[in-house]
Amino acid sequence: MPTSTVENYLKAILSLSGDEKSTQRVSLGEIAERLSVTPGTVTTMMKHLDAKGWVGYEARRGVRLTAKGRRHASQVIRRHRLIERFLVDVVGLDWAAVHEEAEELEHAVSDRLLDRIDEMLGYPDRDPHGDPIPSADGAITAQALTPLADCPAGAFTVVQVLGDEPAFLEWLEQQRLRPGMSVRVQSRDEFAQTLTITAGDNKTKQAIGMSTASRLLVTPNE
Amino acid sequence: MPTSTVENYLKAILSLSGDEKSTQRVSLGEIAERLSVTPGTVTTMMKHLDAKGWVGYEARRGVRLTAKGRRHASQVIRRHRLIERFLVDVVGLDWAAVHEEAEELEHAVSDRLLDRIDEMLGYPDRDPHGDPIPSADGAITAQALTPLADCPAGAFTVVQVLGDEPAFLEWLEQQRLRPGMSVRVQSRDEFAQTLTITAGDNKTKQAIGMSTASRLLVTPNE
DNA sequence: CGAAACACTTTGATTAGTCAAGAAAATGCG
DNA sequence: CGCATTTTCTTGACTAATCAAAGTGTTTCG
Repeated sequence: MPTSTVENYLKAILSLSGDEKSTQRVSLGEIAERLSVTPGTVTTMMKHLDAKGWVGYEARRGVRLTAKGRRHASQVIRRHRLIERFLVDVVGLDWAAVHEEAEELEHAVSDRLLDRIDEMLGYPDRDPHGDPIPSADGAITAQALTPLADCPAGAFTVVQVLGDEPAFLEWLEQQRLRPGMSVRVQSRDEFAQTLTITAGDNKTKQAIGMSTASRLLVTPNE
Repeated sequence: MPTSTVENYLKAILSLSGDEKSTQRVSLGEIAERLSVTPGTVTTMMKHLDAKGWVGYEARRGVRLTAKGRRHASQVIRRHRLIERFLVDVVGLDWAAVHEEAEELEHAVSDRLLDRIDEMLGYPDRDPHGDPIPSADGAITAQALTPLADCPAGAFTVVQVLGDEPAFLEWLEQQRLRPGMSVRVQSRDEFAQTLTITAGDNKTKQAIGMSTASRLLVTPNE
């Protein structure tokens, strides 16, 4: 049984190696940055994870998850996302505040409880931010989405939001850009690097910057 | 912020010092026994808790909780019991299995989430085993209950059950002796040390031993 | 090429929690 | 009362996780 510290390292490595597919090497510096620990701490931990068979580590060349490590990391992410979904749908907490809570709970919930939660929720496939929930065996099946920033004029539905800073999420909520809401691209201005949109049932147009628009992943309506 | 290990020590000390009232001294041996650690470990920890102001420790004379320690221990018990109530009432887990789960979760749930849970449940004052839930300020208000073993013939309602071994709880469930169910004492046999009762809506009489009957706390009906 | 900059590793130390085993009180039995 | 048993305490050692600071290998670029 890995400790919750180890689980956090695995999770960080998975998300830094491009989430799904690739057995991409991850540099220790990135891990240190992500977890706010010193590089030396990461070196020590990577040797340990290597010895335990969670990752493959080559000095000064980074780490990559082993199959075992990847599987376990996916489980942790599954827990995290199901818990977020539960806290929003069942408990009624604010979706912007739920990330931190799940960060703790993901290490404390038993498999029995997790299965029950999954069942109560009707086996959802995305969390409240639209991130896909890995299946029990660790596989992630997610349809391809387009950043709003790359979309032509037309009607779309927000599926996923990148980032979990509460303030940003609150703002999205206010703008009616939560996952599940629809958004219409009125026009694009390549020079100003903005999009003009109407969101949800709003009539009033608003401009959003390309960098923000690239954090909203959508599918075309119909 | 105490660690979860410290919280477990505080909880153990509170429950060993006679739960409410008394500033009774607790011997380190009892604590070691309760937590399945060696006496030496407890000694070390008690010095630490004393230094932090959670308990008063006198060598070879045991410890007693300070006001601060007692308050904090009550909070932890509050968490534990509210979580149990939540897991049974909202999530639908089996009341016999819920203790262990809560044992982990009590250290991971934020105050915000706990308040929300309390609200969802309608501010309950007992957990699924009938143990009183301390209020947010740590006070425990519980009416006096009588062990079934001390009751004359008549009708009663089970309020609280002493013990948390799943097998015992399953058995109670089966016998319809869960908290909230009513039970009728038909007769007592002092020599055999048994009671003859009918439980819940059952018609058939059954005998239970005094020692078991003393683990069922009841109030008279009406 | 070689020196500086950067990224990573090593070393030595710290804190929290724990155990095993031996020492010292306290208790209890004859 | 006095020795044996039990209980409690002390000591030394270990694991997990971490940091600071010094050291080493790589890359880059003037």
